Amino acid sequence: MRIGLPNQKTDPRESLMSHSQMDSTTGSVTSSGTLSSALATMFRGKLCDVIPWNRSVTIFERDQVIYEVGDEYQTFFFLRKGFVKVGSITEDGHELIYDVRKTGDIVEELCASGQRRRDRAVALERTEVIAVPLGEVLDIVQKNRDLLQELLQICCESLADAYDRLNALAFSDTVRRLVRVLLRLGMQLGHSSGQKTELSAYLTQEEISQMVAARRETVSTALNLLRHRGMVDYSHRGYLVLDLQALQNYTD
Amino acid sequence: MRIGLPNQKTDPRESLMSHSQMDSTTGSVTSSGTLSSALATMFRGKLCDVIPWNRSVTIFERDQVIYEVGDEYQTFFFLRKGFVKVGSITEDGHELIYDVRKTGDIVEELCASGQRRRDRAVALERTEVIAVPLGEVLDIVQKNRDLLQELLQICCESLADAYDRLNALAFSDTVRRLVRVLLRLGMQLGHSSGQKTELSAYLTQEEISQMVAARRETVSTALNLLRHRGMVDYSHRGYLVLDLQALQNYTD
DNA sequence: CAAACCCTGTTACCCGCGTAACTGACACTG
DNA sequence: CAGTGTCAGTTACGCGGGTAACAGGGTTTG
Repeated sequence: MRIGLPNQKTDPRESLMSHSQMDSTTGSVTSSGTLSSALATMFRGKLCDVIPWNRSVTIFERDQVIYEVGDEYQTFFFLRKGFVKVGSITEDGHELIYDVRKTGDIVEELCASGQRRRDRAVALERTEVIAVPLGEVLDIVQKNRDLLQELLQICCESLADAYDRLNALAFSDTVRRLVRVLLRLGMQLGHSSGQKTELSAYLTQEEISQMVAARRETVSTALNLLRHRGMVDYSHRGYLVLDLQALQNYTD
Repeated sequence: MRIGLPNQKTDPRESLMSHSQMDSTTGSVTSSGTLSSALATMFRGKLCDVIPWNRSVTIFERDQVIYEVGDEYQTFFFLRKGFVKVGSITEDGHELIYDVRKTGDIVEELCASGQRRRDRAVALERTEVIAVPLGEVLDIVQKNRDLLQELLQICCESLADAYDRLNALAFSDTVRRLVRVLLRLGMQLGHSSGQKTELSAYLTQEEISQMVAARRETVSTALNLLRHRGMVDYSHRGYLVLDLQALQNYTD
C-alpha cells in the first residue's frame, strides 16, 4: 500500500538528529496528559550536567542490545544521543516494551534493585551512551539534595507510568491503549510543526504493538482506523505523524 | 457453601496481630520466586529503626482511606502495625490493587514524584501509621549511604514488580495470574505451618480479583479449580491457606 | 425473628481480540 | 533481474473471559 517505508538497512539518522536537537525542551506539549517526559527534561538540565562528559562513550547501532535480561552490573546509562527502547522478553519469545528514551534521558533506573536485571534496552538507532556505576551516581546525589530528589523523582515517575499502563491494560481496549501509547510517544520523541507532530524515531508496527500489549495485526487495523479519522498519518518517509490534540480528545 | 466467613463487621484483629508479629522476617520463603518482599524485610531492619518512633501515630480502621488519588502532600507512611492495600480507582469506579503492605513496610514511595498522587492506600484492617514528610526522609538518607541505597532499592523493586505484572497481564491467562498473586501474597503476608501457609489478612474475592485484574466471578471459579487440586484451601475462619510449593510448580 | 446485607459459587451469552494464514509493496543482495 | 527478507494490511475462526443474573449461606440490624 504505502511507499517509501525505511527498513532497517536504510539509514535515516542524519535527518533525524537535527530534529531532535531542535526542540529538546518539548515544553509546549508536556503540560497535558501523561507527562512523565517533562521530568526527563527537567532532570536533563541537572544530573546530566553533573556527570562529566569526558567519560568513555559507547556507541550502539540499531537493534544492538545495550544491556540484557540477567545482567548483574549495577550501572546507569546516560543517553548522549539517540533513542532506546526499554523492555523485556520472556523465555517463550514474547516481547514487551516498557518505555522509550531519548537523548538526555537516563536508562536503567532499575539497576538499583539488588537483583539481576529483569529488563533489557535496545538501541532504536545509532546511539551514544555513557555508562556510570550506581555507586558513583549515589556519591553524586548524596552531596546534592536537588539531584537526590530528582533521581527519586525519575524512579517514581517510571513507577507511576507503569501503574498507569497496568490500569490501561486492565480496563481499556486496544484502540484506547494505542492512543495512549501514541500520545506518550508524541510527547517523548515528537517534533511538532503546527497542528501535527512527527515522531523523531522510526518504529515498526511490531514495536508499537509491544508497547500497546496487543497483536501487530490488531494495532495495524487500529492505526488505520485512527488514520481514517485524521488523527494519525505517515510522513513521506514512513514516520508517524500525529495530531496530539485530536488523540487527546479521543480519550473521552 | 462454606461457612464461617468473616465479613467486614466482624473483627478478627486480635487473633491476627499475634500472627503477624510472630514471623516478621518471613525469611525462609522469600528466597524463591518473585521476592520483592525480601526487600521490605531488609529495609525494615534499617530505615524503620532510624525513623524516631516517638512521632505521632495515626490509626486507621478497615476500609479507611490513608491517602487518596489527587492528594498533594509528599509524605511517606511507615506501617507500624497492620495491613494496607495500595492501588487506584478510575473515574468510572474500576479499582485495581497494585500491592499489599504489612507491618514494617513503607507506603507511598510514589510521593516523590512531583505530581498529585495517582494512587491510594486503604487499610485492610486496623492499622497504625506514622507519616513522615518526604523532606525528612531525604535528610536522613542523605546522611547515610546504606539507607539511600535501600530507599532506591525499594522504589526499584516496586518498579520491577509493576513491570512483572505488566508482563503477566499481557501474556498470561487468569489462572496463572491468580497463582502469581497468591504466591506473592503468601510470601508477603503469610505465616506458614509445615507445608501450608495461611494468609494473615482477610481478603475478599473482590479484592483478589482487583489484584489479578479480572472479574470476581472468574477468580471465584479459578480459586475453586486450585482448591480441587489441593493447592488452595480456606481456614475455618475463611482465610486463604496456600500450598506455596504446589503453586510454584503450577507455573510451568 | 425476619429483613437486609455481604460474600461466595455458578451458569449462559456474547464479543474483543488472539491465532493463523495470505497478499502486496519496497528494499537490499548477488 | 530474480530471489529473499521485512513490514503493512486484511480476513475467517475460535476461545478466554467480561457481562448479567441468580442462588445459598452467614452475619448484622431493628
